[in-house]
Amino acid sequence: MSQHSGSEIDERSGPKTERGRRTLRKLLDAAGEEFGARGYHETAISHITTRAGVGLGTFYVYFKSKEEVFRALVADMGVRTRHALADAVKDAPNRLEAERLGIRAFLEFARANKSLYRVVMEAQFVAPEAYAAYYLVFSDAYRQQLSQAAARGEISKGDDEVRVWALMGASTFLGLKYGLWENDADVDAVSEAAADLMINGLAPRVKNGDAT
Amino acid sequence: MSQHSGSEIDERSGPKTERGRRTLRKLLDAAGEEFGARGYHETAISHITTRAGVGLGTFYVYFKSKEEVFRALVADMGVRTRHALADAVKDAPNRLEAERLGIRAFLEFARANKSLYRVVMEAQFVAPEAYAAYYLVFSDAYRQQLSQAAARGEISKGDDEVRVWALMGASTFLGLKYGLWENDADVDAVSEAAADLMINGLAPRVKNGDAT
Amino acid sequence: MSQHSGSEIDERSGPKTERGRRTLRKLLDAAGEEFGARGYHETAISHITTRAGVGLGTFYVYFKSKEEVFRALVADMGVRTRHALADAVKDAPNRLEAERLGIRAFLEFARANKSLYRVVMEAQFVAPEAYAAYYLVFSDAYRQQLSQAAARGEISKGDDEVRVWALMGASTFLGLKYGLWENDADVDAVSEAAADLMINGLAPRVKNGDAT
Amino acid sequence: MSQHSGSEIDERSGPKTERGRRTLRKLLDAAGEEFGARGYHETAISHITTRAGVGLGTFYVYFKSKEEVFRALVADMGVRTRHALADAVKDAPNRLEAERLGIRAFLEFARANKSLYRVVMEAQFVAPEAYAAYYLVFSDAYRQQLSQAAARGEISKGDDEVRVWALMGASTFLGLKYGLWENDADVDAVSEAAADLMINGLAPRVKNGDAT
DNA sequence: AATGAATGAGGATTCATTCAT
DNA sequence: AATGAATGAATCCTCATTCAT
Repeated sequence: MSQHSGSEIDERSGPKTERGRRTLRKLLDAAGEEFGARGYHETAISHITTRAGVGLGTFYVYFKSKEEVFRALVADMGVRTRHALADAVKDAPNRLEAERLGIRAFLEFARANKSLYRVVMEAQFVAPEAYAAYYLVFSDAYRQQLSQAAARGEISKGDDEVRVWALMGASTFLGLKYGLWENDADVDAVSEAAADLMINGLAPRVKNGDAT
Repeated sequence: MSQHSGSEIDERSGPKTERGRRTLRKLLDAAGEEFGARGYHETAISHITTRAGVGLGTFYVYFKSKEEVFRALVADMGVRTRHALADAVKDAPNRLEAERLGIRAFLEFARANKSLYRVVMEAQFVAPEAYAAYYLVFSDAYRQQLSQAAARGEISKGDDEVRVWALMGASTFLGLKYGLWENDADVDAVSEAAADLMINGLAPRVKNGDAT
Repeated sequence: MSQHSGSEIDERSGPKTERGRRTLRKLLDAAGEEFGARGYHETAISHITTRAGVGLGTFYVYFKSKEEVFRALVADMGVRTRHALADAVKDAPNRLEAERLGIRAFLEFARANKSLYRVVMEAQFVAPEAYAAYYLVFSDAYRQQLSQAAARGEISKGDDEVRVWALMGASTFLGLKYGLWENDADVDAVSEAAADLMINGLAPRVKNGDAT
Repeated sequence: MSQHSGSEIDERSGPKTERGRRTLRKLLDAAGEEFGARGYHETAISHITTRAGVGLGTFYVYFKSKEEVFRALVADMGVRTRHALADAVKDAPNRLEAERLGIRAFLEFARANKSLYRVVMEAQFVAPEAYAAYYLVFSDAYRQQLSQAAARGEISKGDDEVRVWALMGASTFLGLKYGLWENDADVDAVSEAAADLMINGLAPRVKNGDAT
């Protein structure tokens, strides 16, 4: 099953014929799977074309270089991640609830897109700008949300830049551990626990004078 | 300045002469710097030996392969990171304070060991087992600390496995952003803000019935 | 002059274009000549590609490794040697005559295929299984011939396994000496003398009660 | 158990001290075993010194190069083979009997010196002159024997050069097959069968007008 | 649009040999 | 006499990319 429903890669200025569009999609999917499974450096163009079922030369009809597909994949994942999160959060009554929904959606997304998620992680070393872009767009939007929420009193005040990176790091590691590494983790429980930490912190809860 | 004070690499079965030990150290340092600066795949053995000021073949007197040095560096960083954190935290009166000190120490450590920190990050893709080992030892000890602190009532109760990974992720991302990427960040302020998030969470603080 | 008329290398699953087939042939010929002239270990891939007039990388389009060409060459020689001998012997009225024709054909073949003959010899050390295969197929067929001839009374009875190896050894050494080392030997005379030894042995001939 | 009783390597002009002589012997033995087991090209000097239990540099105290040991080994084997054969044959009443004893002694010798026998075989490709020397000395002596025997009427007349190479080839292959490759062969039976072939040839025996 | 062939720069690794101690 | 360290030439092999068809 293709991981690309909703993607936005090169659909404009792309291949003119239907056949061409099909080939492009096959290559993109194959690249995502190969990069995800073997990693960028262990993946040869021939792996991709073989998996896509096309000739070696065909790759260069659609991409200028190996890095280009990789970057395309990362960029695409950025878009899709944002969509997925925005979607998950859009009906949240307040920011805290949005956090709760967000972390859960993120874990599910990571698990549903293992290959591509790994690609994004590796981008840090293969295409740092693409990686930075991925997180910058993300962190900007995220920071705004926090600032507005803080202004509305939905969350405490704080250095939102720092908080955003801390929160993204937490989600990322949980995505890694419970999305990629451990296949049988209970996403519900994990996201609940994580949300609790992010919302309430580690400090003991004071309730009617008792610590819990 | 050598990044290896306190390291534990190959002190067993290693070189028999003083000269040999010196060469080993030079190679190790050079490898850390090159890998840190260029990344594993862009680093050629000749880069390392050139920087170390020894002949190409000399590398293979001390290491069986490129991957071997890399792994040695990661393992070494694991030891040193644990030392650094244990050290920073050892006088903390309670767990919350320990968290505060820990995050700060971690940021400082990351900044003081940029090269090797990057090596560790990349290990995720170059030597996954080494990377896993790095975090597993770490997370095990961390989880214990949290469990005991929770039992003592110093922190709230929760799924410590999840919390540990969330916290490590937060620290890691902050280490990346404020340790590696942004050289002029105010470590004090960042670690304070981060500690506040980790300790108190995002939820608005209730004080005398008012939200802040 | 190509040494490959009648060869059977890689005609299956091989190159798809005519150009490819031509390149393969060039490489195979060049490899035979280089290996024959310098020996396996002194021959670099670049020697082969240079002689073949193609780029270095082209070699690896057609062969997985240096050993692979080598083995291909040995296997090919096995086929061709059998063909040559079978051909030479097919009209012999009886086994003794076949031996006579065989040893002569073998010497001629060795001389006409110096390079590849040397390759086969060296296979003993470079690719023992290929070498063993070469002789095993050979010795099996040969032993059958002897057994049947013995049954028909054309030759004496004896341990055919042993005789086959002794005869192959004799031929091989003669091939070495008079085929490879001494270019001006009289093949006719040599094969006559050899055949005489193989057929009649060293014992003095008894004719009318006189020893000769 | 050392394979070097009766050897003649460098015992003159060699090491002055007893310790030195012992080291030399250890290196020689180790070299023979390693070359025999792995082959010349797969054997590194370090393999030899490790097996000999001495330091790497020590090798070059006793030998100028890798090839030098190899050649020394081959030359030594030449001497020892001749001794062994001369010894086995010295009481033979006539040449035919000598052949019988010779082939048997050769097989036994090959089996008792597998490693070094293999070394000699490989010399063909590693040190052709040494190999040639081995066989030339051998073939010269052998040819003389045959000529004289023929003159005495003990064997038939023939081209002794050719016969010598044929006979050596036969012995060599039998040594290979029954000495090196097949460990459980019955040397008695093999040498009997081989001697019969060499003496009487393949032709059916005529006895009282009957063919056998 | 598709592709198989060709290429050579690049890089890891081996190892015989030298040398200072 | 003994040796551990140092070295770099030599080679195999990979693979992204180009190109002619």
